[in-house]
Amino acid sequence: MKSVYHHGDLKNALLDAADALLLREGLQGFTMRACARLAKVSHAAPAHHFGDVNALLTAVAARGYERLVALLQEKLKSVVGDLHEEMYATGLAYVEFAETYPEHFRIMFRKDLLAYSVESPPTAMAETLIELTNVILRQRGEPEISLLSEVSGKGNPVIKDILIGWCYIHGYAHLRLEGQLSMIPDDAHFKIMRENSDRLSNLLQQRAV
Amino acid sequence: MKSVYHHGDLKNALLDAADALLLREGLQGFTMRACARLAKVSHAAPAHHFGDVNALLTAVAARGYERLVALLQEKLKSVVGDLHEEMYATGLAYVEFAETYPEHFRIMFRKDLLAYSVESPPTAMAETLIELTNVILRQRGEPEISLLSEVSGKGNPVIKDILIGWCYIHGYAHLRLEGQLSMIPDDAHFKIMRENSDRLSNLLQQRAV
DNA sequence: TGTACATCAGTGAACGCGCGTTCACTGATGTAC
DNA sequence: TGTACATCAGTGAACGCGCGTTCACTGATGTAC
Repeated sequence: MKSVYHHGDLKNALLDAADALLLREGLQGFTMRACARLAKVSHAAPAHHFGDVNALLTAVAARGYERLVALLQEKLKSVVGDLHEEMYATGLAYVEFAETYPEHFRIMFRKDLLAYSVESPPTAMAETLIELTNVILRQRGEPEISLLSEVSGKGNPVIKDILIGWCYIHGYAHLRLEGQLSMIPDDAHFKIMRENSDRLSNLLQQRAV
Repeated sequence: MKSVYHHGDLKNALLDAADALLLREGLQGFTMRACARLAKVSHAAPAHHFGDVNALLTAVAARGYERLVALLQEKLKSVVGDLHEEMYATGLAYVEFAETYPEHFRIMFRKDLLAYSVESPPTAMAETLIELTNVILRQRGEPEISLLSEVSGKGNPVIKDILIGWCYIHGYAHLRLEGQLSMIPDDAHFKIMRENSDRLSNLLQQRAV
């Protein structure tokens, strides 16, 4: 495993380097050459694995979605079926992810930067949203869904409920990440999250008209 | 006003050029030299007005906040005092701004990029939030506020209400801008915005416990 | 098991590019008297 | 009103930098026979 000419798993090593670089320097210093340096290969090596910097960034964003979804599912698994707790857990996971991987969070939601082949990361996100949707539907005794698209047309109005939860949580996490909620003292955030999450959960238990 | 050596108002001309450049090329192509080219001055001229590219970008973001707030106030003035309508108008203005100036919207909420002297743009934003807060407070017959900070500590719980509205709207606009809501058909958006805005307004009319 | 050869993965030098920055300059404007 | 001079705003050449990309190469791996 010592000095090898062929790295063995440069692709993953580059992704790890890209993660680290993004955490350390942000998007500004994110270049192919910097990633190569961090992975200790020559600057031309990454081209064998990623066509350009956007392809690398897209792969990094995809791993970001996987992490976010994994974190969500970890926090959800102990409270499954309880809408109030699922909502709160989702908020916590979202905020925690944004705090841990701020630059990943920013990039994941920048469609102009990313070159998804067939929009794969949104799919990862969608699976979690479907889970949450089904929690609501189960509580109401309505049939569950397996695709978000089933729900987005004129069919099922539960999409409106999902948007209330998701948009609130996403907006909260985003505004907090970008310092727009700095007038709120740190110790007040958990209380606010808990309380608003409960109020919204109450709202979502009633079917939209 | 023809061929002048001294431009007269290069500072504003640079800001206009920066706006146009941001709309046309996005942040990627946003450089001092590109702004100078667009303003038809030599590439070293902007240094007399803006120390570096971040200072210019910060000024552009500040103008973005002014535009957002102006749009908000324009849409609010005809529905003043009606919480449901103010909420809906705020959502519309937010979404419209994000659609019209997508790259401005992105930049305005990236604290890592901007070098605010004493956080001036958040102040502009705060004034609108204060207006909205007072609508809620008036409806409840409670005393109005003049600073968001009055409300963020343990004092007034109305901050929680404001966050429900703001985070929802912000999250909605952001997710929509970044293509995360593409499963929703375009013609469904207004209906969803109206309906959710009404549901949240109903919620906000009740004081948080 | 051995050998020959194709393919793959990484190297390192070279290139052209646009960037920010510096610098001596020049032309216009404002001010003092 | 005129003149002299300081200050200000913009010019254009030059610089060093790191970037992406290309290219001939080299060493390792996999495969056919």
